[in-house]
Amino acid sequence: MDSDRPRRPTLDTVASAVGVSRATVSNAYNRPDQLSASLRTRILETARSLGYAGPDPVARSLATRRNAAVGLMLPQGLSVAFTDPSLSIVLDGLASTVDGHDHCLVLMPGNDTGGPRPETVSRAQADVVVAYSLPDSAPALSAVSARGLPLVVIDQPVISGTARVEVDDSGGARLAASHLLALGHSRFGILTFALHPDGYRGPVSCSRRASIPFRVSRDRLTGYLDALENGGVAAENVPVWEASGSGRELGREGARWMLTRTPRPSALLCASDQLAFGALQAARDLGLSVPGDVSVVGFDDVPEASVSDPPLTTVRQPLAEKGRLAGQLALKLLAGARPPRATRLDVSLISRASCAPSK
Amino acid sequence: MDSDRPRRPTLDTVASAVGVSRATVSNAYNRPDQLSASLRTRILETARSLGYAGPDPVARSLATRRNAAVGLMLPQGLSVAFTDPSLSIVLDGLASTVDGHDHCLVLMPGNDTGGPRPETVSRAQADVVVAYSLPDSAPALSAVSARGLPLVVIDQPVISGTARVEVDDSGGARLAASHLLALGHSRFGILTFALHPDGYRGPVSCSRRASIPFRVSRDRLTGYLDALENGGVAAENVPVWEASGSGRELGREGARWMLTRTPRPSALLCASDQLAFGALQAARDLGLSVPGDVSVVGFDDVPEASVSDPPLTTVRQPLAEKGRLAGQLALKLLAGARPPRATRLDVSLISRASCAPSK
DNA sequence: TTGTACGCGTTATCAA
DNA sequence: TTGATAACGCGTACAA
Repeated sequence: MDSDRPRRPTLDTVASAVGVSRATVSNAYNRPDQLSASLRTRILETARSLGYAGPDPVARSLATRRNAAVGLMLPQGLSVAFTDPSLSIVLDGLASTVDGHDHCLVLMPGNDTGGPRPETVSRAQADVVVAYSLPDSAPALSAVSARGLPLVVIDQPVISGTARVEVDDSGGARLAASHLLALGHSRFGILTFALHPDGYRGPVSCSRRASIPFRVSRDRLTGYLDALENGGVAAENVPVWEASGSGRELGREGARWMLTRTPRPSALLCASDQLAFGALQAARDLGLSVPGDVSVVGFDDVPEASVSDPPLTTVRQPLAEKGRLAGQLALKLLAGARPPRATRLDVSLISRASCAPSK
Repeated sequence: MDSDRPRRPTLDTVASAVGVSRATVSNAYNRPDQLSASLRTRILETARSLGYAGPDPVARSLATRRNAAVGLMLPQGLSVAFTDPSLSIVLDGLASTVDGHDHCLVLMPGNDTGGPRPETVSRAQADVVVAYSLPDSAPALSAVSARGLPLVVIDQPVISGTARVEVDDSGGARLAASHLLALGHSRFGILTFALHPDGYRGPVSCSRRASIPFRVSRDRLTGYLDALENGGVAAENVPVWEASGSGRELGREGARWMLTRTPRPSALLCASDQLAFGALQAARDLGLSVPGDVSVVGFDDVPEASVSDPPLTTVRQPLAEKGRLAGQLALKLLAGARPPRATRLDVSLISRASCAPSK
């Protein structure tokens, strides 16, 4: 018999040490009013002396079916959450809403398929899950619904039975493109972040434009091209560069390609401010002036957009609000509410110094 | 009997539907090699048709004693993680190390006591916990060790049995103060973030300086004052403003107070770059020139420090490295290693344009 | 206060 | 090989 190895103490250990039942020890921790103060003290002291740290969280979750945690599914690795400025703002909004409810936030890393692996989802301990901009029909999404967890999606198409927060991305893109058209531009370039979750960076072929799984990329690209078509610019003549993410360096790389083409575009439509900042850098690298030689429009309106050189004309979307709303929805679902109708947030064009009339 | 309510299917449900034992169904999910392919297929199909989403994560964790999650204890609400630039960089480093190991990151919110509540900790489902700059002897820390979870501390004093990453904060502070002394300054002001986790903002009394629970604040403040004393400046004559956090607005507020005193300090020592940026703003507000009228030194060297107006002289600490190291330690502890010796990271002074010789 | 059924799997060990 | 048996993990909650 090796029953003398030092096993972790459990409720039972404490119960038999004190000479009461397991239920009473449980009550000592969870319902102080169910037993006398003196017994409770005796129990807690015995527990301490035995090195018992209180009810095991996992066992407790198993019994209560609650985890006191909000899950968040990311489209990429964990670090995007802390790296991408616009995502951080959304998450700040989400976090400040969830804060004060004593819930943890469980970040679920995505991988190169554009979201967490289904296995990651099935292991994650959360009571409600928020999905941020995953590709349509990501396996992670079905994994959540298979588990029957309430789901809030941000920047995704309608998924039945889930709450949803969305922004008018195609409207925003049209705003940006129309602005440039109104300034007389006719040679455009489009810089977008990932259309497909395969890590590709480079010029976008027609076939690649066909079925784009990321709703945001799809809507922005479509919005740009629609507006340009309406303005008399044939979509097939507009070069599109796909960056694998939304980083500044990626934008710089794409813009360099764009700005060294012949003919050189006089206006760059960028799907995010980060890409646009990279484009500003690329222009500097090439000795081009913005907006003298090329106009640049971003998307998001992160704080830096107002202080960049030059300040960036961009499409403002209410990032913090988006996160707050998602947080509120998550809390509602947590409380058992049915998913309400989707809220659509508005966007607007913020005109700054990075655009000028075409010469 | 109300046994006809639709309970969620479990392993047993599937097992009896297929006519095998629970163990076999479990094997179908976890050890495909333990049963024939055909039986496995049959099991998985039955499971699907019953709406069974696979083994319950909580029950599985209970049985395996593993959660596939890394916990992170924050000194404040969840949103600091996405809001504070220097913290975000640390977390990026941490996250990129943990990424690829299929672990979730569980963010545990702190409250106004300077860390997560012990209850939050005892409920959190994680296999290892990282603590970021909590006050000494925070209840959350004992809660972790009570649970017997491996712990990595960042920016904290020695805690026996835990792995640790630290930076030479007092050395960095001395560097900053010596630099200003060397420039001939003699009237100083110190701007620090929270010394105590009570939300106080304002001038710091002597008693408040006595026992400071935040190691980082304590070491930086001590470092500043030590160096000043060595330079012949009496510590008791140096005004200290405590901001409740590290935000820019908080720095602006403190610097305004500092710069409207008589005599006005000619040099401001700021415990973070964010506070320093606020100080730059306060100087602008008051029509003072930096470094003409007042010199400002920060701490951290976040990216913005090199592009602020004026570029900020600051103490560089390896933020990303700090996070990466913490991540590596967490992974090691996860693998069962003993906590290695603490690693101490070096700091250096980055001299930019925000300091000038005293007139 | 307590007895006890229940929550849901995992993983030896054993038998065919 | 293939699959089954049964002990174990640790609490919660309700009826008595």
